Amino acid sequence: MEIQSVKGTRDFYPEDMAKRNFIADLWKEVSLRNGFAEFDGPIFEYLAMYQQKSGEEISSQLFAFEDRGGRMLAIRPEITPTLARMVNQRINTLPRPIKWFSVPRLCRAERPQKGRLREFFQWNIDIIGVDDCLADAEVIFCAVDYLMQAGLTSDDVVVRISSRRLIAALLEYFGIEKEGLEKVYSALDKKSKVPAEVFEKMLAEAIGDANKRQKVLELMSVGSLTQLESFAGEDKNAKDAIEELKRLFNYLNIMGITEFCRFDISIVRGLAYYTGVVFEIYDKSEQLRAICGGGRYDNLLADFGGPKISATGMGMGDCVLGIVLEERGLFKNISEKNKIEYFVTYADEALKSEALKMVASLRRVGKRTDFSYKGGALGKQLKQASAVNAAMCIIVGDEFTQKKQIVIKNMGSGEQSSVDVSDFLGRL
RNA sequence: GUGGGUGUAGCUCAGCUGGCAGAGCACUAGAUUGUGGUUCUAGGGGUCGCGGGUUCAAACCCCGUCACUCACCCCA
Repeated sequence: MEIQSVKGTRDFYPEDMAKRNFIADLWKEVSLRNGFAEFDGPIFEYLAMYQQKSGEEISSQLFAFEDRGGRMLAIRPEITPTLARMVNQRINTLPRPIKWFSVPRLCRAERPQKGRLREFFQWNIDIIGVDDCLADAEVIFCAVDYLMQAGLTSDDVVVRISSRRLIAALLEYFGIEKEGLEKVYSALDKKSKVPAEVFEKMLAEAIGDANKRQKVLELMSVGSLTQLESFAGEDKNAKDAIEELKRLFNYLNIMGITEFCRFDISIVRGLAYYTGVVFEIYDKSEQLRAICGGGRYDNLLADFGGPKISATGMGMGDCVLGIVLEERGLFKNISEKNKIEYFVTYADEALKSEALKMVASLRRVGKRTDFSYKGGALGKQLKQASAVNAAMCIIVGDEFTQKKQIVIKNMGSGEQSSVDVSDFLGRL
């Protein structure tokens, strides 16, 4: 039986690898220019680290295994716990704010579908130790900075922003019981994904009282921050949360990315550990799941046994992003980047050694250089040069024997000229 | 966990009412021993996912099974 690749994994042939690198190289470049430092951790950790935070549901989606020493381990499904562990270990010596990024390879044993695989890469950036929502603004800016750099515009993507703190305060203000909150959250999360009737039905199951339900329905139709204030009344928690969002949007405006950003009260982001501002970035076609998601999680370090220090961050996977970039035709110039600069050919077998010397010289000064093993007719060698998409060809032939010259041929334009070998090597 | 779709050459897919296994692209070689991409010619490459059944005869019909894929659930 032929061995095939495992479900939900990908093989990266050179042309696929070029796309993957296009995505990941840009992640790194944008992280660095936004002031983030790279870190990484092990690809597997103790299983318990992922279980303590999440429970059965999530551990069933882990690739877990036992090592020879009987330790229960798991391949990392996310890097945030590792980040928390690493930061906690050095919390007293790290200068703040801590701005770190990583591009980990992650595995989750979920059922694969469009934009979701079992093995993928995810860009993570986190800012630890800043309470101000300026940090949240910077995380959003960084994500948008990347998408713009990749060639996407506000016509292509939208950042939907809300606040867990705001929702929690308003629901409490409306008098909705704490026990029912989870159900309300998951109904809100569905709002933009299901028909209005279905949404209202879900809400009815979550909230018994018709008056309260009506208030929530009205709340969900709010499209701007200013409309919100009438709902908050004199409730201090709600007013504070609105104030924070206003400041966030002000920062986003100052940073010049307002056109990408929209307040959207239906964004609640799973139910995990978010405590404040939350956001998701979507492709405007609305056909795909989120490109990116993030928000504030102020209990993160404490949850992993550290001090209570605030944190905010986001994650962007390569699957949905790759689909978007492909659809928009934004994988540009990727075949140019690593292509052969010089392909050295020889017109006569007797000149093979001279050609090889030339190859070695070019490689030693850092030029991407190749040649034909088989040699043979010059035409064959040039054909091979075309096949590997070489930019220039060097022909070692009679000119070399007679005048110590080589022919340099531009494979794009077809133009060629003879130069002295010593001049050519001297210019490199 | 639930439901749909698809499995035929390396890739994308045709294949009629059951009758010799096909095309395009890609690959290799030649036309072409000092000039590539285009073109032309030739060639290699198949357990028709797998197992069983019906039939003189199955890629095709029936039963089972596996894989992949899309959607739901979930989504750190």
